[in-house]
Amino acid sequence: MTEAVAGAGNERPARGQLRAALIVESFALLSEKGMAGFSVAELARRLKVSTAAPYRHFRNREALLAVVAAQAADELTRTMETAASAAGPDPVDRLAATAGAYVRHVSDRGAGLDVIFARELRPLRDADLARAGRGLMTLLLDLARQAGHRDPSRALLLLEQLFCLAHGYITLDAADFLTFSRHSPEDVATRATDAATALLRGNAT
Amino acid sequence: MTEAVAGAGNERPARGQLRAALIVESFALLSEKGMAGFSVAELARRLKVSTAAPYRHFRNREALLAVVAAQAADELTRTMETAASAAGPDPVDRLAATAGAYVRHVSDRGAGLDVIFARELRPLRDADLARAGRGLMTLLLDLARQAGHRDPSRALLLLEQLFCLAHGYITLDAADFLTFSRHSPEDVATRATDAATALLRGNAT
DNA sequence: GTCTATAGAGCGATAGAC
DNA sequence: GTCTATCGCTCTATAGAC
Repeated sequence: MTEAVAGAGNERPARGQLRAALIVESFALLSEKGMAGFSVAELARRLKVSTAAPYRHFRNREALLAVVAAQAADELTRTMETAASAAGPDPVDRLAATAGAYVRHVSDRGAGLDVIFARELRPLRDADLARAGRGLMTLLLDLARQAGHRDPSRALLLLEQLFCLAHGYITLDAADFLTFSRHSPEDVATRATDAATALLRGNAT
Repeated sequence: MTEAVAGAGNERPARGQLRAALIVESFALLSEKGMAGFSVAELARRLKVSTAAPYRHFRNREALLAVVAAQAADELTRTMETAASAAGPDPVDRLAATAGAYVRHVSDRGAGLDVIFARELRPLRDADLARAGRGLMTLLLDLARQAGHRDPSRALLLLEQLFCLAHGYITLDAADFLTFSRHSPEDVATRATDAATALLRGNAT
């Protein structure tokens, strides 16, 4: 259904659909080039519109990225909720599954914590992005609490460990560091989940 | 002694010293802007030479970065050797200290595994960079072996976990994600070391 | 709402003077 | 070995036509 907006082969979007198409295609571009390599001009080229067209819908590059980041946070929250539910009743399994789901989701969609909490989007003080970011953190803190970390600052430290681990897998995979033993994106997610499980086990004792 | 080459306040380097000064200053620039934000023009500006001058010493941007990356790998190897020695006889402590030293070193120097094994430097097939990268991996595999992981492919997986964790701390710290509880760079290194210890503990059982 | 055209900036890299 | 000057490219963003 996203194809109805953006087109599988990047057909030019129907009139009035450019705003939505820009957001859809932004994820693909982020996934390929990362945040630093993201450009509005490239985005316009892919959608076969002029470089001026995007600026009818977003004040500037940052405003577009803020909308994308907010949507990324919402998506991520839903994906992790689902993964936690599917992982069964053990709260440690649920947390580990969340970390694995993070890796899978970000390697797929290209926008993770680095985009959602990006330094360069902070000055915007975008209300929707702030809301989405808080929603994500709330879910994570809740999962950590259920895993027995009732002290919030302890829970935060555990989450920090867990998501530094998961994010490291994404970053070093993108940098081709994991090429040694890498077979598929799914493979990386599996290894990240295993690592998360070990990390949680080590914190329990 | 590096100041003798680059100058504390970025004085223009003495004639014949530009090549060395370019390498020194590259670390500072990488540390501030990261690999994507690194530019030869900016480097020249900081050293108060023309934008053409660096190209007398390096064929292009990538050739310069390859030399920097090779030196970064050598430095990192030495730093980690030292940290492992200082950590005492327990091989698990030694590995954890290595991860912490990685975080400390990279947050200081700006060039970690992402630079050393960067995708964009791979096509160069630079012999010195390859040597330095192998040296780094050899040290790490050796430390993993001493920690009881005699199967090389098992050892590789453990190292992968450990350095994805450490690198995640660097990346998310750079993205300002750790701002919540962050006090100093040293603080981040300490937390990374704690996380590494937990991860190793979880792998032991 | 989209286009063409353009201003203005930064970068990589080269030519030729000194 | 360093300079000035310049080319060609990409990017962000705006003005004005349609």
